[in-house]
Amino acid sequence: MPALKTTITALEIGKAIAKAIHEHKVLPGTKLGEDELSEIYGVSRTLVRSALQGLSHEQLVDIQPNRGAFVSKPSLREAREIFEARALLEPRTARSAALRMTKEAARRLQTHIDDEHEALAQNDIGKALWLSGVFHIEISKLADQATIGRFIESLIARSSLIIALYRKRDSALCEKHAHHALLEALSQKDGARAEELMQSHLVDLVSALDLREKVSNPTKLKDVLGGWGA
Amino acid sequence: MPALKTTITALEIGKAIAKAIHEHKVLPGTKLGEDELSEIYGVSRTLVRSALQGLSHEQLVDIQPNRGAFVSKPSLREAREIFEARALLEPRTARSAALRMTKEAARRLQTHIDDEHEALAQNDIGKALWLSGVFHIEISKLADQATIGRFIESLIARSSLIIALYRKRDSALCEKHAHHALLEALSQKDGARAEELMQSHLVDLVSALDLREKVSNPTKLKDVLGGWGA
DNA sequence: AATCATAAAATTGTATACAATCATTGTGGT
DNA sequence: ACCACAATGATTGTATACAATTTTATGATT
Repeated sequence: MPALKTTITALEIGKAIAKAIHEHKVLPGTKLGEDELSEIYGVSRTLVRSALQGLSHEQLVDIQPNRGAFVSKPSLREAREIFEARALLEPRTARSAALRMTKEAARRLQTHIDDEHEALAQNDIGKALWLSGVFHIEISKLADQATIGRFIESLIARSSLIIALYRKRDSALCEKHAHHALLEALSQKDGARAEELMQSHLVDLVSALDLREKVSNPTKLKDVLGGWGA
Repeated sequence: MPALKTTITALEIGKAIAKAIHEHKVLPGTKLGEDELSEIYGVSRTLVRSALQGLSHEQLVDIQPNRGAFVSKPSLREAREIFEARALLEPRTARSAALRMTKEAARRLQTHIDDEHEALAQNDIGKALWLSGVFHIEISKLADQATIGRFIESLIARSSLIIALYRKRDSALCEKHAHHALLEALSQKDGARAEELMQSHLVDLVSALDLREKVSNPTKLKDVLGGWGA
């Protein structure tokens, strides 16, 4: 049998938290208290702090001095920047991926799509969202460009924060067909088409978001909550 | 008078180390001992470790479990990837920068160029290399795309490692004119030309490197060093 | 002399202790 | 009722202590 793991590393803690964020189990703005986390993972605050600092570096959490770590809340401009960056990197990466496609990779991606559909069928939005991200990351891994792949990975993680904050209500997360079509193009090693599909897929993703400037920021809570008893 | 700083943060320690790496004051492979650094900066190992972990995240240092932190030695493939990534990101970023160019920015960039030339005149290669990197980073900052800017910043930092490892002997670091021409295109808000110039500038940079595969890896040192006394 | 085993020293990994800072609540004054 | 301010509690920041691991040194054996 596999050796029983007895220790947990800071990196693993970070991954666990990152996944929870990605799945919308913890929402932007949530405080990630050190004591709380060290309790959960059964380690001292030392490792927790290390993990949080790592996540902070990826801008998934925002560490405010003497105040603590909070799940990041990307601003509108950050949101736009992130999807612009994805638009710059991912289509080209999909093209490269197509050229290096293998039967085995196709099977792996198909599995991801199936899992994603199943998660959606079970209404497990969080899991579907995470799997959707993993699908994109797998493609970037295929492109055999670890450096850009890491960038993309970080952008996708932050994208889940953006979706949590700015998704238009009643907008589909992801058209069912998009990933399927992408996989098809990849399998046929049709780089140009994969690039195109990825580009339009990203456009679709953005169109499911509301990235317009907020009309006003109600400084007074009263304005919003006034007349509660009328 | 300016308040005297009495404390130093992990981030500042990291920046200081990063600059030393960028300037080739410490070369790839150098061990960065925790005690040594905590001595230097007058802090406990806690902060030093935090700084090193940050640098590790940027892949400037390589933390080997139970062995310590070493200045990274990017492999040939990493080296190629990094410059491919730069070729993908920087030209477009230069184009955006051109559109947002201001007189004030032009002056700042000119100062950088002057400083760089002065450093070269004084044969301070390290400083020139650092300034050259800062020049690229400044341009990316102008593009008003913080996300991509951070990527570029990280790529440039790693580029200095690559230059340390793979520079062809007697190759110029940077043609004197390249940055000047770039600045001119930017000042004229000529985005297309800036993009072109940046692209060819990066090609020139790569051509000053020897990124060919090493012919063989002599597993036995004896094979190479045998017969020394014959 | 070279090799291996063992012991000592040095270094990293983790937990804990203490200091500094922030948030909250409570108190008194206006 | 409202604001200022002080005390308290909770949380983060840093340093130190101890455990685990690696590296170096030592010495016996072939």
